[in-house]
Amino acid sequence: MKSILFDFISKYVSLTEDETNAIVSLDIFRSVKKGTTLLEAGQKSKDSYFVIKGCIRTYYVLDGEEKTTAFYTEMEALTPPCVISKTPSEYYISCLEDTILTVSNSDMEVEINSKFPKFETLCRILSEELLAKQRIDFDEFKTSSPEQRYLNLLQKRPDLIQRVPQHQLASYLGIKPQSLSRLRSRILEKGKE
Amino acid sequence: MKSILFDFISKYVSLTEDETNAIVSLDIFRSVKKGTTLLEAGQKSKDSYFVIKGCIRTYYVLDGEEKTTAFYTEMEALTPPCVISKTPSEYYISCLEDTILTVSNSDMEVEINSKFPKFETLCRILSEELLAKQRIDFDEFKTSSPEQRYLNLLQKRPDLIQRVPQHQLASYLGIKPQSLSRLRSRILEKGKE
DNA sequence: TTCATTTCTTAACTTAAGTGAACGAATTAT
DNA sequence: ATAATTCGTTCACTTAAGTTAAGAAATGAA
Repeated sequence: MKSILFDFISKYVSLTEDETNAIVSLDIFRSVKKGTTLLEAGQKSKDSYFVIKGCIRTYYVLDGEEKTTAFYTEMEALTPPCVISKTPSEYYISCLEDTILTVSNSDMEVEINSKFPKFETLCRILSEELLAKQRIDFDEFKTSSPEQRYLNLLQKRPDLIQRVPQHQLASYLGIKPQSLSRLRSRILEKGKE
Repeated sequence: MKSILFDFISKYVSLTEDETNAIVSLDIFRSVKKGTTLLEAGQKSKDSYFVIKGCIRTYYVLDGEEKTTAFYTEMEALTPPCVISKTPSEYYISCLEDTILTVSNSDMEVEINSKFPKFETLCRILSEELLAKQRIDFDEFKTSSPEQRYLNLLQKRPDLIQRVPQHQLASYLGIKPQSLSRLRSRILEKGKE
């Protein structure tokens, strides 16, 4: 199980035994039940997450309505904006499934970064890469219609459509659940002809 | 003029004289005319930009249509995704105004990062911060209507509405120029009542 | 197992964005 | 200075998303 984390890291930098042990000794692995809330809106937090197995989602509550903006699954990392800005969180994080993840806090990171420069390099590369990926996702979102976004998701993350409830998928696509339902039957109709 | 860059950097890390000189000696300052294309779709590039004065925009050409996805103005940094992924660029970058900026390439960065660990720290902090900011922008975009997005922009970046052509603003907001025009007059009508 | 709640779909209606076209205004090129 | 584009607005029409409501299906709790 821990090997998933180290396989992931090894794609970016190669760690010495000392460095690997330093990370293991931090004792960051957690197992959380479906439905668990990891972060509440209004709370302050210093915790970052890396999903080993399972799925977590981030959502806002606006006008009493849940707006899901992201899902994180196997091998995906999340540092909530509130950790960076040091202000109370604007959103919630909760577990969609029973999930195994790592939880690391920013104090820990400062310490290990100063001890092991290679770890700082890892963090830099990771956030640069995530920034570029997210930029492309944002651009695709802006330049396409809800229907195109859905078809795109079907291509790129078919697993999400299986494991995530429709109404959460809908707000992830920037529309209402009814619209997603309609859009799906529209696509089906087209496929028949 | 160079002080703008160092004022910016000093918000994140404090540089020694040696470190400052190392950056100055890279000779990264450029002055570019309005209309200049900095990067073409299909091209490979290793260049990152930091805007000192002026404005640059990124845009795609899809079905023969320009889709503007971002503007970078004073004190904003841009590393195109193609620099990270090492693949040909999906988009164009061009200057909306006469612009002064820095151009640094990734080979340079690798070198200076290994010489001055503090510089790597700067890069890490910057990309973590940008990642968080962009996440919030993306979330706001997803959870709001075109009209809300426009009003939001009016609050947060009123300068853009002045300096950027309407049709470029429109695709930045994810809509057509005609819709932006209509939406604006709708808002004006509401304001009268 | 049953009851309650949540989720998904469908439908009718409203609202707003997309489309194609026209026209004046502004900008750019010659 | 003049001609040629490009840009912004308006309009009529089309298409799709938002809204409200109702009912069926699935899920979870007692």
